[in-house]
Amino acid sequence: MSNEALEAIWQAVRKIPRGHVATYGSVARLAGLPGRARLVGHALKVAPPKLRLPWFRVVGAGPRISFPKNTRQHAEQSRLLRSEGLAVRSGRVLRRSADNLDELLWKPR
DNA sequence: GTTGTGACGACTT
DNA sequence: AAAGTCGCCACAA
Repeated sequence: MSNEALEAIWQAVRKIPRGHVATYGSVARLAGLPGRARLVGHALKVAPPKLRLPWFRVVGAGPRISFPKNTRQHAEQSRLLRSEGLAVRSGRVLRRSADNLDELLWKPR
């Protein structure tokens, strides 16, 4: 895997606004790597902590938290998302109404 | 080279 | 709703 791909992904994650979330797939597309959602997961896993990436704003399609329930990371991600005002219930990031999804899910252009 | 395992996702049972 | 299946691919063994 090229280092550019990893950095493109880290850069994309850095752009997710507070109070919003993006899916692995959308981050991959934004990084110019369509269809490579799994690589995004890998990129976050190996990201230097020094970068301080808002990793918790990246969720699975759903939008759901990708960590298994009852894991430390799942709880941690829920906590961080809630700290930014998002509602999380049983691993799902809630939206208030149909049109609220656009506010919730960050849309790159 | 092959296999199994993922911080995935779209689709089909 | 929940569980499979398959496509995607990086990585370790």
